[in-house]
This record gives sequence, structure tokens and C-alpha cells, in this order.
Amino acid sequence: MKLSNYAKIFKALSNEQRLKIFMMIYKNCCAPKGSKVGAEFRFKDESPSCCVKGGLEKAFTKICDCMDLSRSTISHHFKELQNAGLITCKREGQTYICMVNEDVVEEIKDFLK
Amino acid sequence: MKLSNYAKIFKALSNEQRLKIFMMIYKNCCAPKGSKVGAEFRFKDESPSCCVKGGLEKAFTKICDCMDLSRSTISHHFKELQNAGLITCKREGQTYICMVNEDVVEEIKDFLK
DNA sequence: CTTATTGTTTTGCAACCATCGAACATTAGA
DNA sequence: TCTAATGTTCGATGGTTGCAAAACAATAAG
Repeated sequence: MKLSNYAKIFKALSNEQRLKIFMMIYKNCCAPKGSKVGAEFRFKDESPSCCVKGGLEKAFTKICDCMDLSRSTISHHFKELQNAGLITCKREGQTYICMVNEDVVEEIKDFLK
Repeated sequence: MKLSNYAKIFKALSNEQRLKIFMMIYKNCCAPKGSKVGAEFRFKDESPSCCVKGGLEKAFTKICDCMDLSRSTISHHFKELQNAGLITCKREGQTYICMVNEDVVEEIKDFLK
């Protein structure tokens, strides 16, 4: 991966709100089974994370519920995270399914070796 | 470490020039002995990395030599990296000694677990 | 003391970013 | 078909960033 690409990823994570959004998805999507998700990254409704086919359902709605930002702003943040290659989202009917690209996370860790 | 702190670190690494500066220091300072530093992070003079008491000497000058940025800009970038806690710098006479805070790098990797 | 080297600080500017509200698009259900 | 819910896109705005040039400060060397 090129240096500019790493910079892009770090930029996506450089905004606190966006970082929180990413971590919410990451922790609720990739955390090993049974692991407790850090309190600050838990969804408001306290429901167990809902992973179907590796994707997190209703990520957008759930995140809107626990953050004090407008929908449009959250939409932008999602777009940035996708743009940096950190997450992938798709719609299925009315629900929004979202997953973290774990290989990218691996690459970041490798980069810092 | 607080979320805002991680965001701050990622912000420091979100600019490509600054990321390059960081990696040059990191690779020439922390890379295990004998390991080849990636070509893009090698100093221009090809001299072996010069680690004294764990610090990299003349980091500023060496980096000025291989980057196409003004001194003032590079000075700013150093300041940002220090500000984020990624590196620590001190002067000794006319030389500038610089080291990476490896524990911070560790914390980033832990964060992405 | 004078000069060259090494870095810092200040200033100014253009580009970019984060945010919101409003208008819009799509889907589901009544 | 009408309405509610879920996201997206657009336009505006205040704040931040990246950069260079110039002035400055500190140190070393002649």
C-alpha cells in the first residue's frame, strides 16, 4: 500500500466523531465473540451486536441514536470511512448493512512494525 | 488513553509529508538492528542510522535534505508530531536529537484489537 | 566580534473540513 | 396512493490546515 493511502486512512480516523463511529462498528462487528465492547462504543439500545453474514445491520440508525450529530453529518462520516477503505456498506431493502474491512486494519498494524 | 487522544495521533499522521517524516524517524530509530529500512524512508546520504542513547541525531537536517519542503514547514511538522506525543526531541548543542515514543505506537496497535 | 548554520516563530493566504438545515430519493407499510 | 422512515446530496458558514517567506534566536567556527 502506498504512503498516501496510509495518510488517507489516518485522516479518516483523525476526527473524533468519525473515529467513534468507526470504533462502534469495529467493536460490534469484529470483536471476538463474548468479548465485552468498551462502554463508549456500545450502542444505546444495549442490544447484542447483530452480525448477519459478517455485516452489522442498521449501523446508521443505531449510530444516529447514540450520537449528537445530524443525519447528514453522520452520512458524510460514513462516506469518508468508506472512501478510505475502512468499511464497506450496502443496502438491503430498508436496512443498511455495514462491515469493517479487517484486512485494512491488519495493514495498519503491519505498517507500524 | 482517551478517544480524543487517539484522534489527535491519527491527525498527526494524516498528512502525507508528516507521515513520511515520522516514518523516517521511526524506521531509522526503532527498526530492529540489521533490518533494511524501506527505500522511501531512507535518508539521502545513505549513512547508517545514527542512534546515540536511543536518539536519532541530526534528524531535522537529514530530513530537510530529503524532502522538498521549507525548513519552517518541516519545523511545524516536527512540532505536530511532538504535540501528538509521537516523538520527543531535544537539542544538544547544535544537534537535534529525536526519538520515537514506542509505547505510543504500541498503544495504537492495541487500540485496533 | 563576525559570519554561517541550524532551527523557531510570525504572518498571511488559499484550500480544505465539520457541521447544519433543507430539499430530495427510496423503500415499507397503512 | 399517502405517509413515515431511512439515508443522500446541496449550499452555506465558521474553523482549521499546509505551506512559504521573512524575521528572529541560538550556537559554532573563523
